[in-house]
Amino acid sequence: MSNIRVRFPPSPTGFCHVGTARMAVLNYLFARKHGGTIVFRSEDTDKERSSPEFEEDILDSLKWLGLSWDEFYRQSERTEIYRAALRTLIDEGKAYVSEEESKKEAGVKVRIIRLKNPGTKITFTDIIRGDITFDTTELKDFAIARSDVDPLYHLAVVVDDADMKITHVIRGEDHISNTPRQILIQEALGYPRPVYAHYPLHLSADRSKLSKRTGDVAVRSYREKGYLGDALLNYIAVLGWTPPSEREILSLDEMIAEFELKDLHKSGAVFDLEKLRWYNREYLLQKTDEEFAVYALPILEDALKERGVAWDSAMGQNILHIIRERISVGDDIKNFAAEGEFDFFFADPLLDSTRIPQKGVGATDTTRHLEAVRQLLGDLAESAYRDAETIKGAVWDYATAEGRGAVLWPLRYALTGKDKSPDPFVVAHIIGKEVTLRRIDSALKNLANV
RNA sequence: GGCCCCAUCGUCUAACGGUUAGGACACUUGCUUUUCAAGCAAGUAACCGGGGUUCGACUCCCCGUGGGGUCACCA
Repeated sequence: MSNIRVRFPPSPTGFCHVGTARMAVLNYLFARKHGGTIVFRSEDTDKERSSPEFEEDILDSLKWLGLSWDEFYRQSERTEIYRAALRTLIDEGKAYVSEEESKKEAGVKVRIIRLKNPGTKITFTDIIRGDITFDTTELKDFAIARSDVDPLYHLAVVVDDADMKITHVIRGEDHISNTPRQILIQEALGYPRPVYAHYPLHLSADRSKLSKRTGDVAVRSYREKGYLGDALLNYIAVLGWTPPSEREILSLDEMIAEFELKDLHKSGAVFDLEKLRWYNREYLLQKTDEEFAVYALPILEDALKERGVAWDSAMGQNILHIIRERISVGDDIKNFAAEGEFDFFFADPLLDSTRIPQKGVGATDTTRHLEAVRQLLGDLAESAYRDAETIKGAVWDYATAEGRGAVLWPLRYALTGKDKSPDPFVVAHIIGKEVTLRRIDSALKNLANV
Protein backbone atom coordinates (compact mmCIF):
# COMPACT_ATOMS: atom_id res chain seq x y z
CA MET A 1 0.00 0.00 0.00
CA SER A 2 1.30 3.39 -0.95
CA ASN A 3 0.48 6.44 1.13
CA ILE A 4 -1.63 7.86 -1.66
CA ARG A 5 -5.11 8.67 -0.40
CA VAL A 6 -8.02 10.03 -2.41
CA ARG A 7 -11.65 10.74 -1.58
CA PHE A 8 -15.15 10.31 -2.92
CA PRO A 9 -16.91 13.33 -1.39
CA PRO A 10 -20.50 13.30 -2.66
CA SER A 11 -23.13 15.43 -1.07
CA PRO A 12 -26.29 13.39 -0.42
CA THR A 13 -28.64 16.07 -1.66
CA GLY A 14 -29.89 14.19 -4.71
CA PHE A 15 -29.75 10.85 -6.49
CA CYS A 16 -26.39 9.63 -7.69
CA HIS A 17 -25.54 11.75 -10.68
CA VAL A 18 -23.49 10.70 -13.71
CA GLY A 19 -21.05 13.38 -12.57
CA THR A 20 -20.75 11.73 -9.17
CA ALA A 21 -20.02 8.45 -10.90
CA ARG A 22 -17.35 10.08 -13.00
CA MET A 23 -15.72 11.68 -9.99
CA ALA A 24 -15.69 8.28 -8.35
CA VAL A 25 -14.29 6.34 -11.33
CA LEU A 26 -11.42 8.71 -11.91
CA ASN A 27 -10.45 8.73 -8.25
CA TYR A 28 -10.89 4.97 -8.15
CA LEU A 29 -8.69 4.33 -11.17
CA PHE A 30 -5.97 6.58 -9.85
CA ALA A 31 -6.01 5.12 -6.36
CA ARG A 32 -6.14 1.50 -7.45
CA LYS A 33 -3.43 2.05 -10.02
CA HIS A 34 -1.07 3.28 -7.32
CA GLY A 35 -2.15 1.02 -4.49
CA GLY A 36 -3.69 3.95 -2.64
CA THR A 37 -6.59 4.23 -0.25
CA ILE A 38 -10.06 5.53 -1.09
CA VAL A 39 -12.07 7.42 1.47
CA PHE A 40 -15.82 7.74 0.97
CA ARG A 41 -16.96 10.92 2.67
CA SER A 42 -20.61 11.83 2.82
CA GLU A 43 -20.68 15.62 2.78
CA ASP A 44 -23.92 16.15 4.60
CA THR A 45 -23.26 19.38 6.43
CA ASP A 46 -26.34 20.93 4.87
CA LYS A 47 -28.96 19.45 7.15
CA GLU A 48 -31.88 20.75 5.18
CA ARG A 49 -30.93 19.29 1.84
CA SER A 50 -29.18 16.09 2.85
CA SER A 51 -31.02 12.83 3.34
CA PRO A 52 -30.12 9.22 4.14
CA GLU A 53 -32.17 8.14 1.15
CA PHE A 54 -29.88 10.00 -1.23
CA GLU A 55 -26.80 8.77 0.57
CA GLU A 56 -28.00 5.22 0.14
CA ASP A 57 -28.72 5.77 -3.53
CA ILE A 58 -25.19 7.05 -4.07
CA LEU A 59 -23.67 4.12 -2.20
CA ASP A 60 -25.82 1.63 -4.13
CA SER A 61 -25.19 3.22 -7.48
CA LEU A 62 -21.43 3.31 -7.10
CA LYS A 63 -21.39 -0.31 -6.00
CA TRP A 64 -23.60 -1.23 -8.92
CA LEU A 65 -21.06 0.37 -11.22
CA GLY A 66 -18.45 -1.92 -9.72
CA LEU A 67 -16.64 0.64 -7.59
CA SER A 68 -15.51 0.24 -4.01
CA TRP A 69 -13.75 2.20 -1.25
CA ASP A 70 -11.75 1.51 1.86
CA GLU A 71 -12.94 3.93 4.54
CA PHE A 72 -16.25 5.63 5.19
CA TYR A 73 -17.03 8.91 6.98
CA ARG A 74 -20.00 11.18 7.40
CA GLN A 75 -19.36 14.85 8.03
CA SER A 76 -22.41 15.22 10.23
CA GLU A 77 -20.69 12.88 12.68
CA ARG A 78 -17.50 14.89 12.82
CA THR A 79 -18.69 18.28 14.01
CA GLU A 80 -16.38 18.29 17.04
CA ILE A 81 -13.34 18.16 14.78
CA TYR A 82 -14.53 21.17 12.81
CA ARG A 83 -15.34 23.09 15.96
CA ALA A 84 -11.85 22.52 17.27
CA ALA A 85 -10.43 23.92 14.03
CA LEU A 86 -12.80 26.86 14.31
CA ARG A 87 -11.62 27.57 17.88
CA THR A 88 -8.01 27.46 16.78
CA LEU A 89 -8.68 29.86 13.96
CA ILE A 90 -10.49 32.29 16.22
CA ASP A 91 -7.96 31.99 19.05
CA GLU A 92 -5.16 32.75 16.66
CA GLY A 93 -7.05 35.71 15.25
CA LYS A 94 -7.35 34.17 11.81
CA ALA A 95 -11.13 34.09 11.86
CA TYR A 96 -13.80 36.02 13.68
CA VAL A 97 -17.43 35.86 14.65
CA SER A 98 -19.59 38.33 12.84
CA GLU A 99 -23.11 39.25 13.82
CA GLU A 100 -25.21 39.91 10.75
CA GLU A 101 -28.74 39.96 9.55
CA SER A 102 -29.73 36.57 8.14
CA LYS A 103 -29.89 36.39 4.39
CA LYS A 104 -32.65 33.83 4.63
CA GLU A 105 -34.93 35.40 7.19
CA ALA A 106 -35.26 39.14 7.17
CA GLY A 107 -34.77 40.83 10.52
CA VAL A 108 -33.17 37.81 12.16
CA LYS A 109 -29.67 38.16 13.61
CA VAL A 110 -27.22 35.33 12.97
CA ARG A 111 -23.63 34.68 13.99
CA ILE A 112 -21.34 33.84 11.08
CA ILE A 113 -17.69 32.92 11.33
CA ARG A 114 -15.55 34.49 8.66
CA LEU A 115 -11.97 33.87 7.72
CA LYS A 116 -9.70 36.89 7.89
CA ASN A 117 -8.57 36.93 4.31
CA PRO A 118 -4.91 37.92 4.02
CA GLY A 119 -5.66 38.81 0.39
CA THR A 120 -2.64 37.12 -1.09
CA LYS A 121 -2.18 35.76 -4.57
CA ILE A 122 -2.52 32.01 -4.59
CA THR A 123 -0.90 29.86 -7.25
CA PHE A 124 -1.47 26.15 -7.27
CA THR A 125 -0.37 23.47 -9.67
CA ASP A 126 -3.04 21.44 -11.33
CA ILE A 127 -1.91 18.15 -12.83
CA ILE A 128 -4.24 18.53 -15.77
CA ARG A 129 -3.96 22.26 -16.38
CA GLY A 130 -0.64 23.41 -14.99
CA ASP A 131 -0.27 26.47 -12.76
CA ILE A 132 -3.37 28.45 -11.97
CA THR A 133 -3.20 31.78 -10.17
CA PHE A 134 -5.95 33.64 -8.32
CA ASP A 135 -6.00 36.98 -6.63
CA THR A 136 -7.87 36.20 -3.43
CA THR A 137 -8.70 39.73 -2.37
CA GLU A 138 -11.99 39.58 -4.24
CA LEU A 139 -13.00 36.66 -2.03
CA LYS A 140 -13.31 39.03 0.92
CA ASP A 141 -13.65 37.52 4.38
CA PHE A 142 -15.71 34.56 3.29
CA ALA A 143 -17.90 32.51 5.64
CA ILE A 144 -16.59 29.24 7.01
CA ALA A 145 -19.27 28.45 9.59
CA ARG A 146 -22.79 29.54 10.48
CA SER A 147 -24.69 29.72 13.76
CA ASP A 148 -21.32 30.10 15.43
CA VAL A 149 -20.37 26.45 15.13
CA ASP A 150 -21.89 24.71 12.08
CA PRO A 151 -19.13 24.20 9.56
CA LEU A 152 -19.68 25.26 5.99
CA TYR A 153 -18.44 23.33 3.00
CA HIS A 154 -14.96 24.79 2.58
CA LEU A 155 -14.02 24.44 6.22
CA ALA A 156 -15.26 20.87 6.43
CA VAL A 157 -13.47 19.88 3.26
CA VAL A 158 -10.16 21.36 4.30
CA VAL A 159 -10.25 19.95 7.81
CA ASP A 160 -11.28 16.52 6.55
CA ASP A 161 -8.74 16.39 3.77
CA ALA A 162 -6.01 17.13 6.28
CA ASP A 163 -7.37 14.83 8.97
CA MET A 164 -7.84 12.00 6.47
CA LYS A 165 -4.40 12.64 5.01
CA ILE A 166 -5.73 13.08 1.51
CA THR A 167 -2.83 13.40 -0.91
CA HIS A 168 -4.72 13.92 -4.19
CA VAL A 169 -7.85 15.93 -4.78
CA ILE A 170 -9.34 14.84 -8.11
CA ARG A 171 -12.55 16.68 -8.89
CA GLY A 172 -14.48 18.50 -11.59
CA GLU A 173 -13.42 21.88 -12.87
CA ASP A 174 -16.42 23.47 -11.22
CA HIS A 175 -14.21 23.33 -8.14
CA ILE A 176 -11.30 25.27 -9.62
CA SER A 177 -12.53 28.52 -8.18
CA ASN A 178 -13.08 26.87 -4.80
CA THR A 179 -9.47 25.87 -4.61
CA PRO A 180 -7.93 29.23 -3.64
CA ARG A 181 -10.53 29.56 -0.90
CA GLN A 182 -9.67 26.15 0.46
CA ILE A 183 -5.95 26.83 0.24
CA LEU A 184 -6.45 29.98 2.30
CA ILE A 185 -8.08 27.93 5.05
CA GLN A 186 -5.38 25.29 4.77
CA GLU A 187 -2.67 27.87 5.24
CA ALA A 188 -4.43 29.47 8.16
CA LEU A 189 -4.56 26.09 9.83
CA GLY A 190 -1.02 25.15 8.82
CA TYR A 191 -2.12 22.11 6.84
CA PRO A 192 -0.19 20.63 3.91
CA ARG A 193 -1.50 21.22 0.43
CA PRO A 194 -2.67 18.16 -1.51
CA VAL A 195 -2.04 17.66 -5.20
CA TYR A 196 -4.91 18.97 -7.32
CA ALA A 197 -6.35 17.66 -10.58
CA HIS A 198 -9.43 19.31 -12.04
CA TYR A 199 -10.99 17.51 -14.96
CA PRO A 200 -13.55 19.11 -17.31
CA LEU A 201 -17.23 18.42 -16.83
CA HIS A 202 -19.36 16.21 -19.03
CA LEU A 203 -21.67 18.28 -21.19
CA SER A 204 -25.21 18.01 -22.45
CA ALA A 205 -25.91 18.05 -26.17
CA ASP A 206 -26.16 21.86 -26.00
CA ARG A 207 -22.70 21.92 -24.40
CA SER A 208 -23.92 23.16 -21.05
CA LYS A 209 -23.12 21.35 -17.84
CA LEU A 210 -24.90 17.99 -17.75
CA SER A 211 -28.01 18.49 -15.67
CA LYS A 212 -31.52 17.28 -15.02
CA ARG A 213 -32.92 19.89 -17.34
CA THR A 214 -31.03 18.59 -20.35
CA GLY A 215 -31.30 14.85 -19.95
CA ASP A 216 -31.09 11.85 -17.71
CA VAL A 217 -28.37 12.30 -15.16
CA ALA A 218 -29.41 9.89 -12.43
CA VAL A 219 -27.41 6.68 -12.49
CA ARG A 220 -30.47 4.86 -11.23
CA SER A 221 -32.49 5.85 -14.27
CA TYR A 222 -29.94 4.21 -16.56
CA ARG A 223 -30.04 1.18 -14.35
CA GLU A 224 -33.81 1.11 -14.57
CA LYS A 225 -33.68 1.32 -18.35
CA GLY A 226 -31.58 -1.80 -18.43
CA TYR A 227 -28.13 -0.38 -18.97
CA LEU A 228 -25.35 -2.57 -17.65
CA GLY A 229 -23.16 -1.17 -14.89
CA ASP A 230 -20.01 -2.24 -16.73
CA ALA A 231 -21.08 -0.49 -19.90
CA LEU A 232 -22.06 2.76 -18.20
CA LEU A 233 -18.87 2.79 -16.19
CA ASN A 234 -16.75 2.11 -19.27
CA TYR A 235 -18.37 4.94 -21.18
CA ILE A 236 -18.16 7.41 -18.32
CA ALA A 237 -14.49 6.61 -17.76
CA VAL A 238 -13.48 6.83 -21.38
CA LEU A 239 -15.45 10.01 -22.12
CA GLY A 240 -12.70 12.52 -21.48
CA TRP A 241 -9.86 10.07 -21.15
CA THR A 242 -7.99 8.18 -23.84
CA PRO A 243 -6.00 5.22 -22.55
CA PRO A 244 -2.57 4.81 -24.16
CA SER A 245 -3.79 1.74 -26.03
CA GLU A 246 -6.64 3.84 -27.44
CA ARG A 247 -8.97 0.93 -26.78
CA GLU A 248 -12.60 1.86 -26.25
CA ILE A 249 -13.87 -1.23 -24.53
CA LEU A 250 -11.98 -1.96 -21.35
CA SER A 251 -12.72 -3.79 -18.13
CA LEU A 252 -12.16 -2.00 -14.83
CA ASP A 253 -8.88 -3.86 -14.34
CA GLU A 254 -7.70 -2.94 -17.81
CA MET A 255 -8.56 0.68 -17.16
CA ILE A 256 -6.62 0.62 -13.89
CA ALA A 257 -3.59 -0.75 -15.69
CA GLU A 258 -3.68 2.05 -18.27
CA PHE A 259 -4.75 4.98 -16.13
CA GLU A 260 -2.68 8.15 -15.80
CA LEU A 261 -4.05 11.49 -14.63
CA LYS A 262 -2.06 13.26 -17.31
CA ASP A 263 -4.06 11.49 -20.02
CA LEU A 264 -7.26 13.16 -18.89
CA HIS A 265 -8.46 15.65 -21.50
CA LYS A 266 -8.63 19.38 -20.92
CA SER A 267 -11.88 20.13 -22.71
CA GLY A 268 -15.39 19.05 -21.87
CA ALA A 269 -17.01 16.18 -23.74
CA VAL A 270 -20.65 15.79 -24.66
CA PHE A 271 -22.37 12.82 -23.06
CA ASP A 272 -23.81 11.04 -26.09
CA LEU A 273 -26.67 8.64 -25.50
CA GLU A 274 -26.11 6.96 -28.88
CA LYS A 275 -22.57 6.07 -27.97
CA LEU A 276 -23.70 4.81 -24.58
CA ARG A 277 -26.21 2.58 -26.35
CA TRP A 278 -23.43 1.24 -28.54
CA TYR A 279 -21.36 0.45 -25.45
CA ASN A 280 -24.27 -1.28 -23.84
CA ARG A 281 -24.90 -3.37 -26.93
CA GLU A 282 -21.25 -4.42 -27.03
CA TYR A 283 -21.46 -5.53 -23.42
CA LEU A 284 -24.76 -7.31 -24.02
CA LEU A 285 -23.19 -9.19 -26.93
CA GLN A 286 -20.50 -10.45 -24.59
CA LYS A 287 -23.00 -12.20 -22.37
CA THR A 288 -23.55 -15.95 -22.59
CA ASP A 289 -26.98 -17.19 -23.65
CA GLU A 290 -27.78 -18.04 -20.06
CA GLU A 291 -26.80 -14.61 -18.82
CA PHE A 292 -28.75 -12.93 -21.55
CA ALA A 293 -31.82 -14.99 -20.70
CA VAL A 294 -31.65 -13.87 -17.09
CA TYR A 295 -31.35 -10.31 -18.30
CA ALA A 296 -33.97 -10.24 -21.05
CA LEU A 297 -36.71 -12.68 -20.08
CA PRO A 298 -38.14 -10.75 -17.12
CA ILE A 299 -38.30 -7.57 -19.20
CA LEU A 300 -40.04 -9.37 -22.04
CA GLU A 301 -42.47 -11.10 -19.71
CA ASP A 302 -43.47 -7.86 -18.02
CA ALA A 303 -43.93 -6.00 -21.28
CA LEU A 304 -46.00 -8.77 -22.85
CA LYS A 305 -48.20 -9.19 -19.81
CA GLU A 306 -48.86 -5.51 -19.88
CA ARG A 307 -50.22 -5.94 -23.40
CA GLY A 308 -52.39 -8.82 -22.31
CA VAL A 309 -50.42 -11.35 -24.31
CA ALA A 310 -50.37 -14.81 -22.72
CA TRP A 311 -46.87 -15.45 -21.45
CA ASP A 312 -45.06 -18.60 -22.50
CA SER A 313 -41.58 -18.81 -21.04
CA ALA A 314 -40.46 -21.57 -23.40
CA MET A 315 -41.37 -19.34 -26.33
CA GLY A 316 -39.60 -16.42 -24.68
CA GLN A 317 -36.53 -18.59 -24.42
CA ASN A 318 -36.81 -19.44 -28.13
CA ILE A 319 -36.82 -15.86 -29.36
CA LEU A 320 -33.93 -14.68 -27.24
CA HIS A 321 -31.43 -14.62 -30.08
CA ILE A 322 -33.84 -12.67 -32.27
CA ILE A 323 -34.17 -10.14 -29.49
CA ARG A 324 -30.49 -9.96 -28.82
CA GLU A 325 -29.59 -9.01 -32.33
CA ARG A 326 -31.97 -6.09 -32.44
CA ILE A 327 -31.54 -4.34 -29.12
CA SER A 328 -28.96 -2.12 -27.46
CA VAL A 329 -30.54 -1.95 -24.04
CA GLY A 330 -33.28 -3.65 -22.04
CA ASP A 331 -35.64 -0.77 -22.59
CA ASP A 332 -35.63 -1.59 -26.31
CA ILE A 333 -37.22 -4.95 -25.49
CA LYS A 334 -39.94 -3.14 -23.61
CA ASN A 335 -40.51 -0.74 -26.49
CA PHE A 336 -40.53 -3.39 -29.20
CA ALA A 337 -42.86 -5.53 -27.16
CA ALA A 338 -45.14 -2.57 -26.48
CA GLU A 339 -45.38 -1.99 -30.21
CA GLY A 340 -46.45 -5.59 -30.71
CA GLU A 341 -43.25 -6.68 -32.44
CA PHE A 342 -43.18 -10.01 -30.65
CA ASP A 343 -46.89 -10.79 -30.40
CA PHE A 344 -46.97 -13.26 -33.29
CA PHE A 345 -44.64 -15.62 -31.47
CA PHE A 346 -47.21 -15.98 -28.74
CA ALA A 347 -50.52 -15.72 -30.58
CA ASP A 348 -51.83 -16.07 -34.14
CA PRO A 349 -51.76 -12.72 -35.93
CA LEU A 350 -54.77 -10.94 -37.31
CA LEU A 351 -54.31 -10.71 -41.05
CA ASP A 352 -55.22 -7.93 -43.42
CA SER A 353 -56.10 -9.80 -46.61
CA THR A 354 -54.97 -6.94 -48.83
CA ARG A 355 -51.46 -7.20 -47.43
CA ILE A 356 -51.01 -10.92 -47.91
CA PRO A 357 -49.86 -10.70 -51.56
CA GLN A 358 -46.58 -9.07 -52.31
CA LYS A 359 -47.03 -5.72 -54.04
CA GLY A 360 -47.88 -6.22 -57.69
CA VAL A 361 -48.88 -9.85 -57.25
CA GLY A 362 -52.51 -10.91 -57.57
CA ALA A 363 -54.60 -12.86 -55.07
CA THR A 364 -54.87 -15.85 -57.40
CA ASP A 365 -51.13 -16.30 -57.76
CA THR A 366 -50.63 -15.66 -54.07
CA THR A 367 -53.15 -18.35 -53.24
CA ARG A 368 -51.39 -20.74 -55.57
CA HIS A 369 -48.00 -20.01 -53.93
CA LEU A 370 -49.36 -20.34 -50.45
CA GLU A 371 -50.99 -23.66 -51.32
CA ALA A 372 -47.75 -24.94 -52.81
CA VAL A 373 -45.76 -23.84 -49.79
CA ARG A 374 -48.34 -25.33 -47.44
CA GLN A 375 -47.92 -28.64 -49.29
CA LEU A 376 -44.12 -28.52 -49.07
CA LEU A 377 -44.10 -27.56 -45.39
CA GLY A 378 -46.81 -30.09 -44.59
CA ASP A 379 -44.69 -32.86 -46.12
CA LEU A 380 -41.83 -31.90 -43.81
CA ALA A 381 -41.46 -34.05 -40.73
CA GLU A 382 -42.00 -32.30 -37.44
CA SER A 383 -38.36 -32.91 -36.56
CA ALA A 384 -37.32 -30.88 -39.60
CA TYR A 385 -38.63 -27.80 -37.83
CA ARG A 386 -35.75 -28.01 -35.42
CA ASP A 387 -33.67 -26.19 -37.97
CA ALA A 388 -34.62 -23.11 -39.98
CA GLU A 389 -32.21 -24.12 -42.74
CA THR A 390 -34.12 -27.33 -43.39
CA ILE A 391 -37.36 -25.42 -43.68
CA LYS A 392 -35.76 -23.03 -46.09
CA GLY A 393 -34.42 -25.93 -48.14
CA ALA A 394 -37.91 -27.32 -48.52
CA VAL A 395 -39.32 -24.12 -49.99
CA TRP A 396 -36.32 -22.62 -51.67
CA ASP A 397 -36.41 -24.18 -55.10
CA TYR A 398 -40.07 -23.43 -55.53
CA ALA A 399 -39.61 -19.84 -54.35
CA THR A 400 -36.68 -19.31 -56.66
CA ALA A 401 -38.60 -20.67 -59.63
CA GLU A 402 -41.74 -18.65 -58.96
CA GLY A 403 -40.15 -15.49 -57.68
CA ARG A 404 -38.88 -15.26 -54.14
CA GLY A 405 -40.74 -12.15 -53.19
CA ALA A 406 -44.02 -13.40 -54.59
CA VAL A 407 -43.73 -16.60 -52.59
CA LEU A 408 -41.89 -15.59 -49.46
CA TRP A 409 -43.63 -12.32 -48.68
CA PRO A 410 -47.07 -13.95 -48.27
CA LEU A 411 -45.55 -16.79 -46.32
CA ARG A 412 -43.85 -14.39 -43.95
CA TYR A 413 -46.90 -12.20 -43.66
CA ALA A 414 -49.13 -15.20 -43.01
CA LEU A 415 -46.91 -16.24 -40.15
CA THR A 416 -46.36 -12.81 -38.60
CA GLY A 417 -49.04 -10.40 -39.80
CA LYS A 418 -46.27 -7.80 -39.95
CA ASP A 419 -44.68 -5.78 -42.73
CA LYS A 420 -41.37 -6.15 -40.99
CA SER A 421 -40.21 -9.20 -39.14
CA PRO A 422 -37.54 -11.89 -39.01
CA ASP A 423 -37.51 -14.15 -42.06
CA PRO A 424 -40.23 -16.80 -42.48
CA PHE A 425 -37.94 -19.79 -41.99
CA VAL A 426 -36.76 -18.62 -38.62
CA VAL A 427 -40.32 -17.82 -37.60
CA ALA A 428 -41.59 -21.22 -38.79
CA HIS A 429 -38.77 -22.90 -36.93
CA ILE A 430 -39.67 -21.10 -33.72
CA ILE A 431 -43.44 -21.52 -33.82
CA GLY A 432 -43.28 -25.13 -35.08
CA LYS A 433 -45.04 -27.16 -37.73
CA GLU A 434 -48.54 -27.18 -36.35
CA VAL A 435 -48.79 -23.45 -35.86
CA THR A 436 -47.08 -22.73 -39.17
CA LEU A 437 -49.61 -24.78 -41.12
CA ARG A 438 -52.49 -23.37 -39.16
CA ARG A 439 -51.45 -19.83 -39.99
CA ILE A 440 -50.98 -20.59 -43.68
CA ASP A 441 -54.45 -22.14 -43.76
CA SER A 442 -55.85 -19.12 -42.09
CA ALA A 443 -54.23 -16.82 -44.64
CA LEU A 444 -55.61 -18.97 -47.44
CA LYS A 445 -59.10 -18.79 -45.99
CA ASN A 446 -58.66 -15.05 -45.63
CA LEU A 447 -57.73 -14.70 -49.28
CA ALA A 448 -60.69 -16.80 -50.42
CA ASN A 449 -63.10 -14.48 -48.68
CA VAL A 450 -62.00 -11.42 -50.59
C1' G B 1 -20.07 41.72 -15.90
C1' G B 2 -15.23 40.17 -12.79
C1' C B 3 -12.16 35.95 -12.30
C1' C B 4 -10.72 31.02 -14.13
C1' C B 5 -10.64 27.22 -17.89
C1' C B 6 -11.13 25.33 -22.82
C1' A B 7 -11.11 25.13 -28.65
C1' U B 8 -9.61 18.83 -34.83
C1' C B 9 -15.52 15.63 -38.76
C1' G B 10 -22.66 16.28 -36.12
C1' U B 11 -20.54 13.62 -31.37
C1' C B 12 -16.09 11.17 -28.81
C1' U B 13 -11.10 11.45 -30.27
C1' A B 14 -5.55 10.43 -32.68
C1' A B 15 -1.70 13.73 -34.23
C1' C B 16 3.24 15.45 -29.61
C1' G B 17 6.93 20.88 -36.48
C1' G B 18 7.01 17.58 -42.22
C1' U B 19 0.55 12.41 -42.56
C1' U B 20 -3.51 11.79 -48.85
C1' A B 21 -5.23 14.88 -41.00
C1' G B 22 -6.19 8.39 -38.69
C1' G B 23 -10.04 5.76 -35.69
C1' A B 24 -14.97 5.13 -33.06
C1' C B 25 -20.42 6.47 -32.69
C1' A B 26 -24.13 8.41 -35.83
C1' C B 27 -25.40 9.07 -40.98
C1' U B 28 -25.59 7.69 -46.52
C1' U B 29 -25.04 3.91 -50.26
C1' G B 30 -24.21 -0.94 -51.91
C1' C B 31 -23.70 -6.38 -50.94
C1' U B 32 -25.54 -10.42 -48.40
C1' U B 33 -30.83 -16.25 -50.09
C1' U B 34 -38.30 -11.35 -50.10
C1' U B 35 -39.16 -7.33 -45.61
C1' C B 36 -36.79 -5.96 -40.77
C1' A B 37 -32.54 -6.71 -37.74
C1' A B 38 -27.62 -8.36 -37.78
C1' G B 39 -23.17 -8.86 -40.76
C1' C B 40 -19.80 -7.17 -44.64
C1' A B 41 -17.97 -3.25 -47.95
C1' A B 42 -17.67 1.67 -49.48
C1' G B 43 -18.71 6.82 -48.76
C1' U B 44 -19.96 12.05 -46.91
C1' A B 45 -17.83 14.96 -43.02
C1' A B 46 -13.01 18.53 -39.12
C1' C B 47 -7.85 21.53 -37.98
C1' C B 48 -12.69 28.78 -35.00
C1' G B 49 -10.36 33.62 -37.20
C1' G B 50 -6.10 36.89 -37.62
C1' G B 51 -1.18 37.86 -36.79
C1' G B 52 3.59 36.12 -35.71
C1' U B 53 8.03 32.20 -34.81
C1' U B 54 10.01 28.62 -38.46
C1' C B 55 12.65 26.19 -44.52
C1' G B 56 7.92 24.14 -42.84
C1' A B 57 2.58 24.75 -38.58
C1' C B 58 -3.43 21.13 -36.41
C1' U B 59 0.87 21.14 -33.40
C1' C B 60 4.78 26.82 -30.44
C1' C B 61 3.60 32.40 -29.05
C1' C B 62 0.15 36.72 -29.11
C1' C B 63 -4.59 38.95 -30.08
C1' G B 64 -9.51 38.25 -31.29
C1' U B 65 -13.93 35.13 -31.47
C1' G B 66 -16.72 31.29 -29.51
C1' G B 67 -18.01 27.91 -25.60
C1' G B 68 -17.96 26.46 -20.55
C1' G B 69 -17.30 27.06 -15.24
C1' U B 70 -17.59 30.13 -10.97
C1' C B 71 -18.73 34.35 -8.22
C1' A B 72 -23.89 31.84 -0.98
C1' C B 73 -25.23 32.09 5.76
C1' C B 74 -25.37 25.11 -1.02
C1' A B 75 -22.06 21.54 -1.80
